[in-house]
Amino acid sequence: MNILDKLNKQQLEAVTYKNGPLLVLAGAGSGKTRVLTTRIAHLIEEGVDPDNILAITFTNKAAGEMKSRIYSLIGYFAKTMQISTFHSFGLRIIKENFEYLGYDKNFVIFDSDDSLTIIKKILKEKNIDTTEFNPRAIRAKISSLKNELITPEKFKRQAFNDFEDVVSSVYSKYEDTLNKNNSLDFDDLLVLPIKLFTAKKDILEKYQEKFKYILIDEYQDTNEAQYKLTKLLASKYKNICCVGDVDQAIYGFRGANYRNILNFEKDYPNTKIINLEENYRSTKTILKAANSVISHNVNRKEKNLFSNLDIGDKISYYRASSGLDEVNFVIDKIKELEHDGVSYKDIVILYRTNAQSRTFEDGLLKANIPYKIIGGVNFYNRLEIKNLLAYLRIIHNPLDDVSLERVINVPKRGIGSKTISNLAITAMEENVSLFDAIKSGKELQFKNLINELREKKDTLPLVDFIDLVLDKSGIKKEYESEKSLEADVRLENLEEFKSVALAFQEETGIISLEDFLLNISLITDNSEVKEEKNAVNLMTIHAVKGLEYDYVFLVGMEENLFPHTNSLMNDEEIEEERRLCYVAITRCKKKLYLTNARIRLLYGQEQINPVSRFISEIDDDLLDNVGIKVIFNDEDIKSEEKKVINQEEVYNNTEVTYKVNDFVYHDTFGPGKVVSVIENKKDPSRTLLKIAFKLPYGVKTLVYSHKNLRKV
DNA sequence: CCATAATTCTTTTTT
DNA sequence: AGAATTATGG
Repeated sequence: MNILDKLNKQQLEAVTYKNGPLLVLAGAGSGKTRVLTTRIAHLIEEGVDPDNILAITFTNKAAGEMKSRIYSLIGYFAKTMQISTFHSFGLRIIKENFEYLGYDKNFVIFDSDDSLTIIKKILKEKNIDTTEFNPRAIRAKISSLKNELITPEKFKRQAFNDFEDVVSSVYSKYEDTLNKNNSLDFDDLLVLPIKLFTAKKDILEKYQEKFKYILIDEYQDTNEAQYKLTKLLASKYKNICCVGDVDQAIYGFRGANYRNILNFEKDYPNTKIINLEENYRSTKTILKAANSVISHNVNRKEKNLFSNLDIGDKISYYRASSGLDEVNFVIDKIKELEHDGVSYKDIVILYRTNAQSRTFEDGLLKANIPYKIIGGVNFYNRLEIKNLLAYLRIIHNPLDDVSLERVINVPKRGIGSKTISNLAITAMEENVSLFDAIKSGKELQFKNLINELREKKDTLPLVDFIDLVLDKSGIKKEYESEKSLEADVRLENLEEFKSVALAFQEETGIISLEDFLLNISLITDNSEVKEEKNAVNLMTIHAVKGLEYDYVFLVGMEENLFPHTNSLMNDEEIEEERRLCYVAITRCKKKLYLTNARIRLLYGQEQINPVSRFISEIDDDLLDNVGIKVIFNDEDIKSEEKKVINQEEVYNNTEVTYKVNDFVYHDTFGPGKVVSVIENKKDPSRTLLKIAFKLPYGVKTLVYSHKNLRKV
């Protein structure tokens, strides 16, 4: 069977348009990944060497997905191809050219926690008050400067308030520190290749020759550095295919500029533009809801995304009385779905902030439902893992002061802050690393330990070496002797880390510490290492980008949470939140559930938030308000009554004498309670009420003026 | 130097 | 509420 058979007209065109700049504007669910993968397969069939193709995706997950799909199309060739994120691509360039960039080959990559540590230290040295100048804010600013390719020297000239002055001075010291430590941060993975390509034309040319065909996914989310890198590489052959959707631009906070996609034609004259507008993923109902939400954005181009699938189920909307109630609702529905034969892995719970995952995790755990959290508090961020990694790093890179300081007293060896500051003074005076400054005392024992381990690092397979480090350092013994539940968990995590190392070793055949360390710094969660298991997925909306699920629970649909408080002041940011909502809705194939809570515990305080504006932006007739459960008996009515205190939803149409939660009596159905009021603006006498009656009647929709109906 | 108590942040989204 | 940082006393 031909690989082109399954494509529609536009997809086919995008796949077969071989040379020159190509922009594919791909609406949600329009088969974007299929186009990219088939295009790559087709290029290879046409005789393009797989080594000449570069494909960039946004996440490791997406890269893996693409690889396996290409593999299923063309087999073997997929293995050698460069399909990666911008960051791992950048790392590859750096690895191949570290000597031109002034790094020693043992360089390591610092994560954002390490960056923060460095920044805090610099602030202390400079006697800058951290309550006035928040280290995190400084880190964020430095990161965005790097991504805008603004150097410390340049920023020094343009800083124009106190905060920026502080940032400016910290920034240059921060860069020096990274250099001294023979280390890079995440942003360097983009910045350094650009530096290299700009300074060394011959090296750039080499890569231009190598990557004659370039494909970039999620182009609307590229920032200045990524944009520049792309442009440098593509400028010679201009065989560049970018795919994106302005309505799905959700990384503005990270400096992404969706205008990159709008400016594509200007950057590359004679661009071919192809629109993909048929959605193959979602039911008509879901797509309608998504379209109606996104249409509220002012700053946007009208687009006609359509679906030929069924209308499907209505969207369930549940307004819970509390955060716990919300969790229980979701869990009940998951149980129902499972009972109906749905597998857990086809279900996802999406939230705006990572902090929301906890209550759902607790609930799922209690309900004995398997789940996995994608992203969030990262496996590699756990204390024991960070300490082990710091050991590995200092063994690998003697210049890494940050890691040394982290573990020189782990486990406790009686080396305190006084010793370390003395060491720092010596290091400064002699202009050497902390490691080299060690000459005596207990710290010398530590130095000897590291030296001893360093000698062995290339003589043992990775996993055995890690075992040796755990053993000799005393980390293992410490946890073992503690005999607490917490210590046991930590030991388990260390075992898990070893299995990650083993998997890496088996998959790549690589056993060197160096490659392992570099690789691991780009992995942001370990779920991709773990085997596929049938479990409910939990993640933020940002993390779900590019994925799809049959059943989607979008929770916490409240003002202040989603849209998030911090975005309310600014129209641009509200629009980004709305695009985020659009992304969330369009992940869903079959049935969407929206939930929120009247009262929720947030930051240790009870908070009452209004319903998210995004709910009201969805046509009412697409929503099935399952807000109030059918009332079975008088007990239930009383408990509902309690719930209703704090109820703020009053339909203030004076023509209508009923509002939600009014108790009513119907001559045939008996006592009931108003669940929702469906106003008819043109003809108020046709206003409808949804009323929950006792079983066996259930929820009925009635005209409010019906003679059999009265208020109690 | 270190264990514990007290106090002060922190909360958007991520490679 | 929980984590992280700082103060206190042994």
